Amino acid sequence: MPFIINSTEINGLPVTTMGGCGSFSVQKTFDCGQTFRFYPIPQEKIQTFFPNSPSIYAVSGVALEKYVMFAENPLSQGEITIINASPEECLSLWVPYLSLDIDYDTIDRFIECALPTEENRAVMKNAVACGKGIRVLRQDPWETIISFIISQNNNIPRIKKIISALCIKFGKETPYPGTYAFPTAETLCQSGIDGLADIRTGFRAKYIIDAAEKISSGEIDLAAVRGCASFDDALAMLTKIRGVGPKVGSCALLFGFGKTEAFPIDVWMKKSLARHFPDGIDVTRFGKYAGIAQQYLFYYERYLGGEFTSAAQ
DNA sequence: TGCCAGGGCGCCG
DNA sequence: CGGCGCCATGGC
Repeated sequence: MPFIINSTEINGLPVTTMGGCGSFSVQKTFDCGQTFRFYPIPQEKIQTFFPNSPSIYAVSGVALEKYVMFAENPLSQGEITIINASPEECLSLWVPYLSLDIDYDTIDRFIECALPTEENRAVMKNAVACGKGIRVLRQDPWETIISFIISQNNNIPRIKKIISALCIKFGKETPYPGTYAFPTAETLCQSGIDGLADIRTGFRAKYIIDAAEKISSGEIDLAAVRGCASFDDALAMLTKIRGVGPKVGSCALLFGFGKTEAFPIDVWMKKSLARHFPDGIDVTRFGKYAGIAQQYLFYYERYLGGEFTSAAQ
């Protein structure tokens, strides 16, 4: 379990460093397509916080209605620095958000030996090694539903651009000026489909409004979805929303509802499964960790496909 | 220019 | 049920 190493103040912001984060990787966790609201911080800006540490990688963004930066130094494994967070907020908010309260080493070993053949296990061992440090975030359920509706038949840079525009236009400004929380269902409901026109969501606009209506009216109860013991029943509740099918629903359940048994299959995963498991794969063998195995395979496929050779957006 | 992007819907056999 | 064209938009 993570523990506080120290806390201070830099550039007028609270800065807290935590140890005991295991293999956690900021870079991989925020570049594996599960959240669209974080961006790498330019090196010049990082230098204003850490003038004597040239190798630090950091991202910034808004989650839980707070603007925050996560920084890691590759030379200090298991240690991260969170900017604009007190020690109390780190332990009560960001440790759960980052899933740092979960023992991933044990999960990884399980994933590596869950499949029936030696060839299958070799694939998973490589995928786990490649994606080591990824954590499945515990994001806001409503935000993941809208985010993955927007993601359909779309690419990651444009998804990020659309969600950013959505938050700037409709989200409440956080205490950190110029940054915005994800808009509420009620706000989007009120804006109507016309209000979304300049966000350029295209054919997805009607899906967003339908989700906002069904959720703000209580027709779909997100707490009930979360509390639902059956994964299939939870998915059935979400797919009542227009534009939410098996893939979008699975992503929301995995990234926003803590349903780690979800195994979303998109175009990357289809390529991955065809490449590594031509004879098929029984994902139920991963049990409640199927979603984490999926994240490793997804990241591995993008790695093999050369997605990471150019600088991240 | 045409193709593709963390898909889903409607329609068709 | 499985396959297929379509849906908006922008980057390459």
